[in-house]
Amino acid sequence: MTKKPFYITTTLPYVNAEAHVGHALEFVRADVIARYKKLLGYDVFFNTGTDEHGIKIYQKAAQAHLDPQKYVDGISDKFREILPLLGISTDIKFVRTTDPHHVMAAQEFWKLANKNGLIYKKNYSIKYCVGCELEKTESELVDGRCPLHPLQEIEIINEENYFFRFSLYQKPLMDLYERGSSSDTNAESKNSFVIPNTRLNEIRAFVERGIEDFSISRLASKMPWGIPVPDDATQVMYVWFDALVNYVSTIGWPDDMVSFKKWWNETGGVVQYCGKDNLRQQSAMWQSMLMSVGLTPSKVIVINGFVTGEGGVKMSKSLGNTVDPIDVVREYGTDAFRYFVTKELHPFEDSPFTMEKFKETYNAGLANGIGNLTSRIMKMAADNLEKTDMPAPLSYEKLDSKEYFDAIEGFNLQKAMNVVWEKIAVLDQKIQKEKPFSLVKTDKEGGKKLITELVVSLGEVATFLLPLLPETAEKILTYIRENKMPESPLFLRK
RNA sequence: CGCGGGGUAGGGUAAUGGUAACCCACGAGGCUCAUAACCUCGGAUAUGUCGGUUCGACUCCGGCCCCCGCAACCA
Repeated sequence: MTKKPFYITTTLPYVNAEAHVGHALEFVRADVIARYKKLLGYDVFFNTGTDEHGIKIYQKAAQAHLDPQKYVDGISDKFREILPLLGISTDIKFVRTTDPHHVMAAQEFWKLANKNGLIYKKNYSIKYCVGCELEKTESELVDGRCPLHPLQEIEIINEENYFFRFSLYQKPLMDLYERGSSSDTNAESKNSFVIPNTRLNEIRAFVERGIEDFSISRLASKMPWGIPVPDDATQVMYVWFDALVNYVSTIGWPDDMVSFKKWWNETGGVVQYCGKDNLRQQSAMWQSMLMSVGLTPSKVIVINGFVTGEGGVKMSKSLGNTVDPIDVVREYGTDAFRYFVTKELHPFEDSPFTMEKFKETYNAGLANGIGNLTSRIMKMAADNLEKTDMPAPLSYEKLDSKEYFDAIEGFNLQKAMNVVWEKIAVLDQKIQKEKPFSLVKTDKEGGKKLITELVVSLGEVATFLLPLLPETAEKILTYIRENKMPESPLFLRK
């Protein structure tokens, strides 16, 4: 029997800076879904990588007196190294937009869109501030002037760029948002095209208002760090056009169509995680690009909120309220980070991440919650049961909780975590009420039966946690299998 | 009148017309299997504000105040 395929990807982080907690959050959440699908028997393609072209990187490399390729090699490696620290599945695919195969794919994508008449060249007037020596967008200007150099006139520079006929896609995009997900009829695709719904409304309103063609190239003489435009050495691709193509290049498009069809068509499309700042690019621009080369749209776009500092203020180095995910993992462990990201941060909205809050919930949920529960149950088991009495673990798909499965299918990992912690609370109550530790003294058999029930329930909790806190889940299942109490606490109180 | 989201105990959230709930923090008891853990009970001056609809409004409608995004070629 062949397994059903499933394809999920994170957004490729742009490597103009090192990994921050927002990236880590997205890796973890996508990983939970990837593991979940694997546990249900799917054949999973899980993609991430790094987005490495564009002006910002070109400038950053110049500042560091590095060749751009050297510079991106360094940062890309750092992103790759953070993945195991976060407990990300080791079979994840890591694509780089400087990979030769990706470069080729982006160029083929361009050629095809061009052949289909969706690309044209036109004069593009750039607003340029001589003071800053930079292009400015309309929204950056105040009263038509650069706020940093209000005495200088903004210059208008004309430059020939290639444009993509985004404007042709208003109707098709509206249809896509209306009918929800792509053509497949799986139960899971009852989700709307963009999750959560408020983001779907937002993008729908944006497209409905009217959309304009956007430029997809830059003059190579000004900014050479990009993929060359086919048959025009004077231009390189605008970084968005190149980067978005990774979602198809990573699964083999255009040269390995067997692989591509499996992961793109048989799956009903890709599940894409991204931050709310990517809503427009992923749920509108990218979808129109796909249509332009005759490919079916993505399956669903899941939008994360931002991680903020205390009180919802933006994290920034100057405010000193940033959190380095690597530091957190070093101090508290991988699953502690995964716990916080999935259970304490809001699944779709902005959410504050402070170390105070982290420690508080670590102690409450992990040390006092699952950690303590494991110790108390396994102590009773180790003292009163034989290894041969230990119950066999439940298989994941046999777990019984519609609420839990519905929550994960809807990408609401917080809700799924709450279901599990509810079960933990019930077990603590049960121990208190039925006192198996006293019962074994008066009624050995009755006590053993009760303890066995508790072990079964603990095993169930661990199984529920397999996609969410894989390391912890495996540890607990091992203790059960070997009928041992943890030699040291699962989560030490901090 | 640019568009959108939001304002609920100290903090974080839930509740789409019917007793305002949950987690953390806080207080008092209890238990002894467990990591000063766990269980029970409890207290909170909690629905931004003013008005409307309704038997009944966090929920629906309108005004006002405040916060946060977006306003396309920065990713």
